[in-house]
Amino acid sequence: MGTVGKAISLLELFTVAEPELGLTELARRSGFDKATTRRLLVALTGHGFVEQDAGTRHYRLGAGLSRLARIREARFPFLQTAVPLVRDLASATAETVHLSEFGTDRLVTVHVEHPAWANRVNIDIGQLLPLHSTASGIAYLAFARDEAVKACLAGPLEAFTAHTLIEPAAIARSMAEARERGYSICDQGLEEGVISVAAAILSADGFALGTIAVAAPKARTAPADITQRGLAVMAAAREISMRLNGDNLQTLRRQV
Amino acid sequence: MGTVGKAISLLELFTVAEPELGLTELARRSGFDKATTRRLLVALTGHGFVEQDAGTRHYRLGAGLSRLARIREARFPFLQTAVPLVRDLASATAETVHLSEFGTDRLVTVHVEHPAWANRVNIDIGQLLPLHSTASGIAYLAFARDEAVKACLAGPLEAFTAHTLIEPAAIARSMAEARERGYSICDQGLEEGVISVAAAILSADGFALGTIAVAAPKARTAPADITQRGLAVMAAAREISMRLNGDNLQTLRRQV
DNA sequence: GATGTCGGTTCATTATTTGAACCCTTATTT
DNA sequence: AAATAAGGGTTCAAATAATGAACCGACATC
Repeated sequence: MGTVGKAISLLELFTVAEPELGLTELARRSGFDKATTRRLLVALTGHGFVEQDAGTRHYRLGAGLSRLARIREARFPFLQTAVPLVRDLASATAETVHLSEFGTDRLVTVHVEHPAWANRVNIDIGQLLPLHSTASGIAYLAFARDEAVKACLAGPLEAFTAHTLIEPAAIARSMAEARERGYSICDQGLEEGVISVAAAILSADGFALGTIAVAAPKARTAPADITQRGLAVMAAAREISMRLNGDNLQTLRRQV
Repeated sequence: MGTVGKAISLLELFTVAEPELGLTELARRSGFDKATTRRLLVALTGHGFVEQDAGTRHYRLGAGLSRLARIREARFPFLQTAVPLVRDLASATAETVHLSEFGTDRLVTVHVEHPAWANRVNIDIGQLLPLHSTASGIAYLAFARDEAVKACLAGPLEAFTAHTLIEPAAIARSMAEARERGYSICDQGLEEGVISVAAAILSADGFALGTIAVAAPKARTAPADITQRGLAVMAAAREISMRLNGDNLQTLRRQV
């Protein structure tokens, strides 16, 4: 791995659950030497990608990242556009609704609305979702470029639960159904007891750029609920796509 | 400069005005060799910090940045907290209101609300503000750590207009007035014809972490307007600080 | 069909990164 | 109160990765 990759993988050690980490901890988790880790942190700090707490000397992600993310947002107003619709969908369904954007090889959770239920599906901002074992992933693949689909199906497909589909053919079938239906369904593919529906958000070229999904405990989900949530998530995804692309969205229907 | 710094300075070439750049252009602006530029871009792309447009082959900032920025936001909910109050202030004053966060050695503009006027002060998200020649900068310095103040006054102080204060003593006086008054005033320090007021947003330790400011054309600004905007911006900053710190804000008054 | 531009690649040279060992400070333990 | 452990930070010869001039192919322009 190049130096740049190492620096970035340091940044990727920070999570919502652990937003501040010490030097030794970062070195341990990254597998880099302490001296290397520190040199990278100093470089990152110098550009505002990392900040150091004056008191604890621990490190955390810096304001420079917010700056760049905002510049990106100005070009791709994905969040601004989508968040209000995510909120609407959350109050309509009274379940967890999450919004994801594709990055590198997985979906990145960029916004979440949780319901008031104590028993709910909990998802963190920044959480990464595999493509083959989530409703969002299937919805994404259903409208992804061929290369992305191939890359996903060619890679090793982890079985997170007994229900996870790991045969390429089964996944392709799931994708085809999602395309036909307009939304994907994933029954406990990533975690036991969780059932989700999702729909793809399309960019102007007709390919998916992200997804919106409703995740709920299976215990309180009847078949009728799935249909209802599916139609709602599909409508929300369509509305977001429209707003992003100025209503001139090409509906894309590709063969498998 | 280390490789990491080079990679980051590539990212910093992207702006709201030019969110997509080609390889040759990036090489030219960064001053790096084309091969080097490309190697850095490939490394950045591999981690989602940069994306390449499939059609034009131009590069732009990637979703990985949004992910990390959101993780940071979860710890420091600066934007979420402040944006509603920025909006309120914008409609109350009918002038440009901008929110900044400190990063490295300058203030980073993280949110802006523009009024409907054709003649208005225009500020872009991501724009960097010098400390010594802006209302925001003075407001920040008035409540910054001594080291930050020293570092600022020690560095070279650029005179952007004939009105820019560049003597450390004059800047210190300006800071002291801002501390006393509760808000800073900057009369054409960065650009002719623009007058701004700003107030610092404080973190729990009593030091500034960012600022909120109102910027307006001097032509339609009477002395009474300055006072009115100043009081409004001060109230907004105080409210944001309170919300960020759970109402237990220590009011800090330091001597110069 | 000659010329310029742009994205991308190669490989010998060169400069940066690496990491074991070290120091310093701050708890915690004995 | 001394001993021990653990974390942050530093050093410098050895190892490794970055560099850039030259090059290729594709496309557009003249």
